[in-house]
Amino acid sequence: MKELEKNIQLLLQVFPMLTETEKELLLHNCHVVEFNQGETIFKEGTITSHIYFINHGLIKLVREHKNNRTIVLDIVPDAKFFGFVSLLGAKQYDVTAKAIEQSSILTIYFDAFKEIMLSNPQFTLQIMTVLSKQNLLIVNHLICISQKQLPGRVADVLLFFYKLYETTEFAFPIGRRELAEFAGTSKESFIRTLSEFKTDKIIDILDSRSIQIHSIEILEKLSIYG
Amino acid sequence: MKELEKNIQLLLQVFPMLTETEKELLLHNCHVVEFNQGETIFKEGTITSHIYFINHGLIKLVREHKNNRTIVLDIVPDAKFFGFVSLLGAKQYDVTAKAIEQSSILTIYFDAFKEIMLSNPQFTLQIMTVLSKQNLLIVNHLICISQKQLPGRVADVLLFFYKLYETTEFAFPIGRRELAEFAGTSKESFIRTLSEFKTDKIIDILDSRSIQIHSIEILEKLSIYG
DNA sequence: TGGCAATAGTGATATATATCATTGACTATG
DNA sequence: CATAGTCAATGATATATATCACTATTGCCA
Repeated sequence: MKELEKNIQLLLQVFPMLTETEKELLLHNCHVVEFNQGETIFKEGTITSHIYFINHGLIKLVREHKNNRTIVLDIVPDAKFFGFVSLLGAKQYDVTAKAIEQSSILTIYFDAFKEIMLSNPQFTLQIMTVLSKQNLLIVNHLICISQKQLPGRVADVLLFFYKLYETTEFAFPIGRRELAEFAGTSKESFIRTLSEFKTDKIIDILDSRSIQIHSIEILEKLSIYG
Repeated sequence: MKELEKNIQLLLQVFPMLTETEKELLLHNCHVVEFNQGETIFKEGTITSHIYFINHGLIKLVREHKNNRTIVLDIVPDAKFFGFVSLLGAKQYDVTAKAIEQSSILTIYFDAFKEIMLSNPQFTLQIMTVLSKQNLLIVNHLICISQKQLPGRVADVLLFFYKLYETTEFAFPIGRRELAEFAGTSKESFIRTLSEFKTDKIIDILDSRSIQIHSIEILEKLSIYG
């Protein structure tokens, strides 16, 4: 239990308005689960029961389609929630969640969560805010995919990781195929656009995993007008 | 005030759990506004202040892009809310809302709404549910646009109106350009696909506004495998 | 009623992106 | 160490859809 208490610290920091009783309730309805790289956390269509909080790691939310096209909706880092995209709106998860890196995930019974929501309006309001922000990100990302051309979409993917890592030189946590799925395109097209960016001196490809961004400004212009 | 009270009836039916005091509060923070066909209700980028409830009419939520592509995210009928897509997650509306038909809209100060949310958890939970469902619809629609080919997307648009009007013979409330924006394509491509559906006897085009669907099953197959 | 503006429809062409095929580089494993 | 297997990269080609140009139709208002 001591170990769990340590693991729940990050979660409690996010919700300073919880009473001691509510904290206890959370504590008793949490489990820490380790997921290896690539492992599925939950699958689309499964009955919803938990919400998830990332203690440490990186996960992706994906949607697969019959014509075996996969689209990466969002990539979620440390100290963020996932899994209630649809928790109140549907009985089943509407997306699949997979660990990108080895991840330590706090799983919380939704019933306990709901109990706190019924007793603590401030908590609920914050949850609603978190939920809205996340949805906004996903909607914006999807709109990006459906109305921008490739250079704009690839620029958006690069800017996403720039903001995530807060540095212009970083290593992608995922391969080209998944990057392409995040940009809503094919592996080859993504690679080609990335190569063009290199030719145009917007970025440098250090090795297949790492890149250095030379001009955030150009990427942002591409993102806006692409 | 009698008139307003009449107009608010529909809203109160949606929330049976409100106390008399809360009903009063809502009543004092509502206004009924009439919008003509095509009129803008709020624009993307405007500071948020109200949420909206449709007493009567039909509205659309759109997102415009610099490269003058417009995408219709959702079409919302009677007795539904709109405007809190981003209300808690952002300071500004992230979409533009326009009336498709002459519409009678109840505008509610968000502050009053929030006050009730803080005092009535059941109300909040219902709001969250409504919000989640709406977001799910929009996300699904956008995923549809970004991973299906045209026939599947056009089929989805037709199925949308089939479900809205609950009949296989109906008149579109919007023209071809807007239908295309709803399917995430160009006017010409939409028209062409619609013509193909006619050739394939899946639908009949009665006049430019009205169609009759002959096979919902085929449309659903197109939607799934398109 | 006539004429103008908006909308629907269709063909020809352009273009962005997907798909297929191949090669080269790196990685893991017996 | 060799070999198979995965992943990145690039060229050639195919294809879906956008765009352009034009005509037909409808509706609207003076």
